[in-house]
Amino acid sequence: MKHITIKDLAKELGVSISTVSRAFNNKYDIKPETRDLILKKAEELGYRPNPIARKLIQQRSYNIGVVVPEFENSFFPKVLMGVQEVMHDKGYQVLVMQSNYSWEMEKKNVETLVDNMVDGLIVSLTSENQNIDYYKKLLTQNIPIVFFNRTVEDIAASKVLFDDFKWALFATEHLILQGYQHIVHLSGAPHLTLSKNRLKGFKQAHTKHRLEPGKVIQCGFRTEDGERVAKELIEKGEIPRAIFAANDSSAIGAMNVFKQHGYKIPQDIAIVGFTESNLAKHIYPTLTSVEQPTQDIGQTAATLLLEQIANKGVFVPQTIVLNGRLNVRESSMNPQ
Amino acid sequence: MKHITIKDLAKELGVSISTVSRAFNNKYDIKPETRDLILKKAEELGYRPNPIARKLIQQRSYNIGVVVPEFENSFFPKVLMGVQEVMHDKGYQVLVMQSNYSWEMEKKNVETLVDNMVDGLIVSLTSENQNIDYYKKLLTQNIPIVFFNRTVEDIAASKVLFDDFKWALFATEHLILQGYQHIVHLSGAPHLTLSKNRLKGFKQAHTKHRLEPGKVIQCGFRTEDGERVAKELIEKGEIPRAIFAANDSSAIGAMNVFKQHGYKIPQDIAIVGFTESNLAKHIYPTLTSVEQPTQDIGQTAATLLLEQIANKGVFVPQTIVLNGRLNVRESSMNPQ
DNA sequence: TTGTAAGCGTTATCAT
DNA sequence: ATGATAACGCTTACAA
Repeated sequence: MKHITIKDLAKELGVSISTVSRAFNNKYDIKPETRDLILKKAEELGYRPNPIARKLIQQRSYNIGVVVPEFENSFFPKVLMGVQEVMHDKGYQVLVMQSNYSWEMEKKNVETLVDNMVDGLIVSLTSENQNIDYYKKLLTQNIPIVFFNRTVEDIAASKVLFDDFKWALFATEHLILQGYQHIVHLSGAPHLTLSKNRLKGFKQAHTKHRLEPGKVIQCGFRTEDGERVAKELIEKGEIPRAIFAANDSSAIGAMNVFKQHGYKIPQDIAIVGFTESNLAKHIYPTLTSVEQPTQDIGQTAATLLLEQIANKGVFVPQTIVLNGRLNVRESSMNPQ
Repeated sequence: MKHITIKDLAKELGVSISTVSRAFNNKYDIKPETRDLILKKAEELGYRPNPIARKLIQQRSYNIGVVVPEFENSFFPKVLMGVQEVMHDKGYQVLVMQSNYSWEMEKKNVETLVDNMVDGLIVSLTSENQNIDYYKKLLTQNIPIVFFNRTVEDIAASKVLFDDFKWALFATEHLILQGYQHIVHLSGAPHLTLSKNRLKGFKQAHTKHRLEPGKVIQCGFRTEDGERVAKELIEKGEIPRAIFAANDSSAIGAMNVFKQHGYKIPQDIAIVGFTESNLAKHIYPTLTSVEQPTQDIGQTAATLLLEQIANKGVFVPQTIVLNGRLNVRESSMNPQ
């Protein structure tokens, strides 16, 4: 059973294929009655214009691509919801690809999407990504791209960011104000802006409160990373009084290991995470964490991308910084 | 900056486009030297064959589509990993769309994917889905489809399933053997096979142990559903001694509400969930739950789909049933 | 208002 | 071993 084409429909109705085409893109003059007739018959025969052929000639697809490092943390799925909400409203379909923290896969994903003529891309870089030149080349080819959250500084594209510096400062300050000293920061992937900014905020909180610089441990974003670091600390006997982790996953990883080794949270070790995960309010003890406006990030990125698509060629890269919230929970309450 | 095409490359080298085409699909006779020359020049100029044009003429894309209801629970992301693993190995790209529990969106997603000539589909139905006829039509059009987990009985397609009956039986039996009686089942969306089977398993456990039929409450799969049902039970004063929920989300929703109202888990109410979520081992108390072989489900579905694509047209629908595990944790330990 | 025909970037068929 | 040329299904000047 072959797909029914514009030709079949035209023949069936005794009109030309251009007339059928016009009926489906009613910007051209066409007699309303013929159009209705054509659309009705199309419905009847189950004809839908082949988007592949359409893309080939129009060089656009009304599809946009989203590339994320992973779906495991609830952060990306939620952003995605925001993107879809805006895009579906405007008649776009959203194709999603995950790069599983591999730069090669990220590149392949982007290539697939570009080759398939998506009208634009929304990208969050994988931690491993060091190859910005690739994206720069893409930009010179006038392919609309919006980056969010995981990006790098010196690229002239639109970005949707979170004020990581400010909220890391707040989070650290919260620990300091609770009376904790000797706070350790488990930092994220070092080449990402967000990691740097969270680290800066951590440091700034110490400066502001005239404390000695806090200890920083290169950690990573995954639960395993947090587990690894916690084990190392226990082996060395360097048990921190408080921890500010670059994200919830690593915070939870560390927390679990400490708990398994008999340390009480927050009595022995206070912990604060970052990027509210689904887990934060359900684990024991509940985890204090910075909450990002996930859905809003997605919506904003989508809106920015749509603008960029509309103004094809001429556009000024914008950086939009969104606000968050510190959710204080049990893991950082000083019981003293 | 226009995309570079096969023509540009052919002209540049003074050969015909057919020769270039052959160089990229080396099934035809072509002199090795010319092929190498062409590939080298292509690399140099950054030429990649346009997959859109290729799809148009070949009517296939080396893309496969995956449609899932959501990404919020960790179940689907994990299945996805399994799918990608197999597909990338075979040179396929995986396009993912989420239908956000809306049947309209699910249909639109499938249409987009089909129109874009994916070579096959892996689908998990949304709870709301009642429209099986649509998929039946798709199957008569010889579009390879594999369903997993959320499917319906009477459709002649390949399926990757979990023995929900058996594991629901085990889970309920576990509660019974712990000495609980008057167990309540929070059931899932009623038209899905998996809901029916979990319900059957629940009932069978009672029959087997010669107990009165347990109470069944129509609930749903979301945290909110569990919360709603728990509130209703509290209002009516009908506090169950034990709960077997159709999935972890609803179990956790119910558990949280009961906890907020001062009930102790498992002392007052024991709870068992289904479909191991990330949360199960991190919440307090830790949740007893049936674990599904998520990654394996994805791999199996992918393998089945590849077979079906290879044997285009002639194939026998297979149903593969995978095994799981009951992870017993605090929420169901009878302290007596 | 409608039809004719060129062309989007490939692959496939037929020559040469 | 390579080159012309006709498809694939559609949009869009240009003609009628």
